[in-house]
Amino acid sequence: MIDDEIRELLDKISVQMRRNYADMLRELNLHVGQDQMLCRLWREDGVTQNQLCERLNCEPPTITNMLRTLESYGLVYRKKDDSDGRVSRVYLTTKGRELYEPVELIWKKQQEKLLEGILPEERLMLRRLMKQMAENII
Amino acid sequence: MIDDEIRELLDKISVQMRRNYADMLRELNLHVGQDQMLCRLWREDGVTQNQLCERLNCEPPTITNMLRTLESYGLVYRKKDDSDGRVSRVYLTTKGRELYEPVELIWKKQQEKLLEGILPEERLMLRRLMKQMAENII
DNA sequence: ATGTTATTGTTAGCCTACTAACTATATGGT
DNA sequence: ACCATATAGTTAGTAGGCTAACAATAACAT
Repeated sequence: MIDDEIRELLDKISVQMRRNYADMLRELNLHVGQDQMLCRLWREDGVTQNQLCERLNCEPPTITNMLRTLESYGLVYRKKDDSDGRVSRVYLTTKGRELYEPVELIWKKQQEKLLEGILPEERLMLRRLMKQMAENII
Repeated sequence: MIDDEIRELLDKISVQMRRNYADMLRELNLHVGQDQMLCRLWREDGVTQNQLCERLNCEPPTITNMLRTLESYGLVYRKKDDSDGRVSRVYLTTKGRELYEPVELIWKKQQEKLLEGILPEERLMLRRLMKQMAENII
């Protein structure tokens, strides 16, 4: 069945993408997932952990643990909010900010590789169908 | 850029698919990834751990650990090969074999959800493009 | 026959990611 | 003012996935 194949291909691509990212990010001393976290922070700094949960679509303990690691790497720091003692806001250090370009290079490399031999009009179609799938599975 | 968007969508879909699988598999007391391992074994039993590495595209320690867990669940057992003392072969138990149908149901549900509103001819196109991407990133 | 090399799998340690149970702070009702 | 409830993060414990270092067996060369 075509549908089975599409799901299996998606699984396969996910696994392989993850492996490729892992290999490339290792040279920057990063793990897969951490790049996504940094990406959110490059877009917007000083955000709460709760907001990071929503935007990265993962659970609070994942955020806590990942931030502890990134903090120990010196890429990030946390500061208690002044008006609400429960929330802590997350900021990038200079070192964290400097990782933007090398990580973006990795993403660019991966997407070039991914889309090799796929024509511009096919890419448009692909984006449309993938947007649909992304909405479907939420 | 379209290319960025496609990569990002793929990342997003991967993460969400994983979450969905996790939620559904939990009801069978399985974790994401274990279903892939079982899938391989449903297709072919008595295979070596090395072969599982290749087919699941992951590293030996991952196999060792996952098999230990699945063994503790009583879904799988290992037996030393007669002719080669280094290799151990992996077999399904009855309990492990019985999980095939419920897991397949989960996959079917997920792929239906995934492809909702996508026309048959679009699915054909999608499969073709995804095959291409899968080959590209190996 | 013996020592070197290759292959198979394991162990230790790191990381993301999850649930369940918890702490600490805010808020809202009476 | 006080107590119940909601919200934000943390801790403990489980599991997949990885690398690096290791043990055990097999194969090969001399």
